[in-house]
Amino acid sequence: MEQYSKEYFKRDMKKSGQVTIKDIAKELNISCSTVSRALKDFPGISPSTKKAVTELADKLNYRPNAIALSLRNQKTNVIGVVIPETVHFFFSTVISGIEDEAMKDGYNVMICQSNESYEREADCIDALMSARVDGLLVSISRETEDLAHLKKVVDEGTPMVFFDRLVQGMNAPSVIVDDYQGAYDAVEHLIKQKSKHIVHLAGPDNLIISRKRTEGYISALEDHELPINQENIIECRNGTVEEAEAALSKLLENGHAIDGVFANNDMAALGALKAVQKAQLKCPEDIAIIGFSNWQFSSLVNPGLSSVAQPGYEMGREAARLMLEEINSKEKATNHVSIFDTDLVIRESSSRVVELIK
Amino acid sequence: MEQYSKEYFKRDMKKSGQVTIKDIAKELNISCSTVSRALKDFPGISPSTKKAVTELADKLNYRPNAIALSLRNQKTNVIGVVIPETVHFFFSTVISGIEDEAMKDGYNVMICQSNESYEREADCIDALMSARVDGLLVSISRETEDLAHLKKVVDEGTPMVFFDRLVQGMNAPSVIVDDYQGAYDAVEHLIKQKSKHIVHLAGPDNLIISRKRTEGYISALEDHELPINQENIIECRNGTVEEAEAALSKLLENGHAIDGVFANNDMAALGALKAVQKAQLKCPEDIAIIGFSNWQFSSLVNPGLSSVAQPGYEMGREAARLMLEEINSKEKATNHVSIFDTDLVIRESSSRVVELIK
DNA sequence: GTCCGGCTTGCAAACGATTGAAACAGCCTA
DNA sequence: TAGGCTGTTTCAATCGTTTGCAAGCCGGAC
Repeated sequence: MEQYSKEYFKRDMKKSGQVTIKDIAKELNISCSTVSRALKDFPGISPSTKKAVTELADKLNYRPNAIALSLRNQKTNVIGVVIPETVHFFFSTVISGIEDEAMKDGYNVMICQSNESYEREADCIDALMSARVDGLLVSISRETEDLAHLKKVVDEGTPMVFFDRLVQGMNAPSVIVDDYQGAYDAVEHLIKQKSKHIVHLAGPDNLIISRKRTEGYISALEDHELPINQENIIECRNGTVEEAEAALSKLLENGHAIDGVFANNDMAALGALKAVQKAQLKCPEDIAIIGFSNWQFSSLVNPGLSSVAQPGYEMGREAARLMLEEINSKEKATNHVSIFDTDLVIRESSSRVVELIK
Repeated sequence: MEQYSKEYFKRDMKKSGQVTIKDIAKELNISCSTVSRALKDFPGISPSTKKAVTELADKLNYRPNAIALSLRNQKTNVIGVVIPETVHFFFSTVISGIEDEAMKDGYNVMICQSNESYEREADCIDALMSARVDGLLVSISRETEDLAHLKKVVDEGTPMVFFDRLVQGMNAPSVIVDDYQGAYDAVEHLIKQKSKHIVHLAGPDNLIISRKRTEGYISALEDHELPINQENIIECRNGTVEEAEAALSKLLENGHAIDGVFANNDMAALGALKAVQKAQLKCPEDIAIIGFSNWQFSSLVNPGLSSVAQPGYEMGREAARLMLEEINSKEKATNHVSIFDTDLVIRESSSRVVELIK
């Protein structure tokens, strides 16, 4: 019977699978309940039985079946995460934060990407709800305007926490950065660098973060008594390099007087940089540029791109922490909002007055 | 009883949770078995019962409990993924590929990051195995040398597929790129650009991909009858900008004649670029540089960084596909290796002979 | 009137673990 | 010798779903 190799039997084991409480019980000629209680240090088990059980469990490498526990406890110990895209540097740092915090408490994380599509977002949430996750961490897609799919989940009693992209009217905690203040700081910085005609490459209008950043831009101009020109606010919906480059190029070709750019994200800022260079202008001398999010590449391009940094990792941890609180509390959902401060990271692209930072 | 708000009852629903087959059965005064069969279009159910059941199920928004199904079928429909870091552009594209392919077949994806640490990798695998995933997609950490933790999983009968980072002696399918050929192409390209003294910033030696790339580098030199100088091969274990910059700077300061750099990854290539600029040399005129992986930022820096692109998204899909095959087949694990071709992306950092690509 | 066959439906066990309640053994006391 | 107590163990139900087998009902045939 040589042809029955080791692998053959291994494959066969797949069916029987892991060791269960039943196996231990049978082996020791006792009942499942006794085994269960012995393993959990329940009172009323004789020391000898307890010893026999724990030793055999060790020997057989017994692991409780999480699925069976989930079914009994109506709790999967899994947190679902819905995120626009993992390729975004910011979001990938958030994921790390969520994962670290969740793992610490014995939770696993199930991640779905909406790819910034409303439909896909709804599908993701559906899939996660089918998997019976204990809670949902959500950053809505750029397209999402109707919140019915989220409301349904909350109404069913599943805890939900939002991060980065705030939503309104959703009785659920959120973790965000102070987008208004971040934008304000960025624009004020440009003004201090002697910029007077500052263009704002804005984000999609249905995201609250975009609107907040635009508000910060406007307030900073007002506070420094600079005129607000609606033509200087351009919506760059997709936040791509190309889109921003085209938008700014058009402005420059039309002879618009510009000496500063505040972009809603770093991709757009980079597009602006390309437009400036294409127009034979210099950054920061002619036009100073600052972005938002402090992507990985921002320190790597030339000139280094100034940006408003968001503490992604910490935000992820906080979001997970709030979620665990929601899960463990019997109270009704809070409306708590955790607001993180942004951090102005100044590099060459906006350094005109002080000497260049190396 | 005004104080019992809507929220109060919502919270209370959490306990009872979703609609079950039992609820439908009770409502219609029939047994669970009948409901189950009616919903699954089993033969032997009268049309009238079937209609009543499906209609009520629709009305109550019934969804089968995935946990209960998992327990019964000994199958969770979840695939575990262990990845070094999501912030790596390449890995985040792989994740997208895995997710798309898995979702199509009704699988969910559970992702854990090893953060390039052996210990954390073992923890991740432990957590995923506890969650009873149906299979494991793994890209080992930079630190991993001992494969015992992986062997144990395979021996227990859980399918495993490796991607990007090949391992040896592990009876499991893999999805990789042709690192040897990619490296060969890159170095040959440098040679055609008249580089004669090419430094190789190598990856950690315990990763097969690093060794393959080094082999490709050596073969290309040999085939073009250039001398192989061991001093020109420098291991950059961490693959960071700083590490590579320091390494190359040291070489340049020592008066080493260098006119080309082939880096094991784009971060290292960027470090090389910084070292070149710091030494007041020009890239590509004095030293041509090419990296590996074609990170997002590679097209964005100045000069644009040439690189060897890997089809991450496609690799992810293929890995998921192989995994689904493994899960669905009763055969013993195959040793199939899917090899993807790399794509040489030439940008300014290595364009000396032909005119610069815009 | 009885029996057979077909069409529906229900019972009960199973997946693995937990837990309140019941049962059992052994020992002491009245 | 019965009653009670303590210490240990088992029973049975539960979570939600599936499924082999048995059972019920009804009509037709003999």
